[in-house]
Amino acid sequence: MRPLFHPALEDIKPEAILYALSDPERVAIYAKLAGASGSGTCSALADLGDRVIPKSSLSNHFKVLRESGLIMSERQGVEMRNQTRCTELDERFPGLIKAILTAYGQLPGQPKTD
Amino acid sequence: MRPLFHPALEDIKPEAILYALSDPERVAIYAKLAGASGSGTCSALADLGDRVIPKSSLSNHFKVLRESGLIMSERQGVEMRNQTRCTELDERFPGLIKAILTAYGQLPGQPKTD
DNA sequence: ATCAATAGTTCCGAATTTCCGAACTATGGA
DNA sequence: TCCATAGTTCGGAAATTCGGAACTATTGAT
Repeated sequence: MRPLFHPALEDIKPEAILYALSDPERVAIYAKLAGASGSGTCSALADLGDRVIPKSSLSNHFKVLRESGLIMSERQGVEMRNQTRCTELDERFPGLIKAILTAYGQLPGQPKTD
Repeated sequence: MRPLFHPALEDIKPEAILYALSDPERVAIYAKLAGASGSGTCSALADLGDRVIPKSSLSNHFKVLRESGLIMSERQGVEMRNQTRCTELDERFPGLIKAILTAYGQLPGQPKTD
């Protein structure tokens, strides 16, 4: 297994962020992660309510999020810990992530973000 | 030629906005349009400095921008007038467009946005 | 009215990207 | 060592994107 790539803060490209978050499934995963207290493992985030994302697709979603700079992943034993890089990111792109999550939140059909 | 489709404000989807603006060429076009005083025709926006976008690609870019709700296009004689819907959009998704344009603007290699 | 020029759209095929099942890899127990 | 668990990689079918060539709409000239 190749080591996971994480871009340095200054290498993060806005187009990659926007692209990553232009997929509602990915946003849902990211939003859960952003609001999560603990875990943040892949499997814990696989269930979107209306659909369970296949393993390989999920893995790819995490890869896109990771390589765009949105999240940090690290192996912890047999599972993978994921956490957002939102503090860093907000430094680089002020207000961006918040505006995006707010935009999605305003949409009907997202009753709880628990 | 099919009539041009413009989504109603309430039908605009954040994923469409993010997708449309996840392409640097499209952002460049949009930013020019947002900063433009007059024209806003396709051909006037085709020249990005480093490359001249082919007609059909350009037409497609405008279609993506239009159908995502970012711009309004209307025929005026032989040409097409395009204008941003940024005021409306900011009402629906507060701060979003500004944060995105700011994020792109901070990138090196975009010396002038004239 | 017809013709030519201009501005942009549509069509369609090649190249690229996405999606996901199946096979594989890494780690931690029993 | 062998098994179970969590996730990654492979590979090919399906969907998307890109852009040249052909087409359409409008204006102006003859």
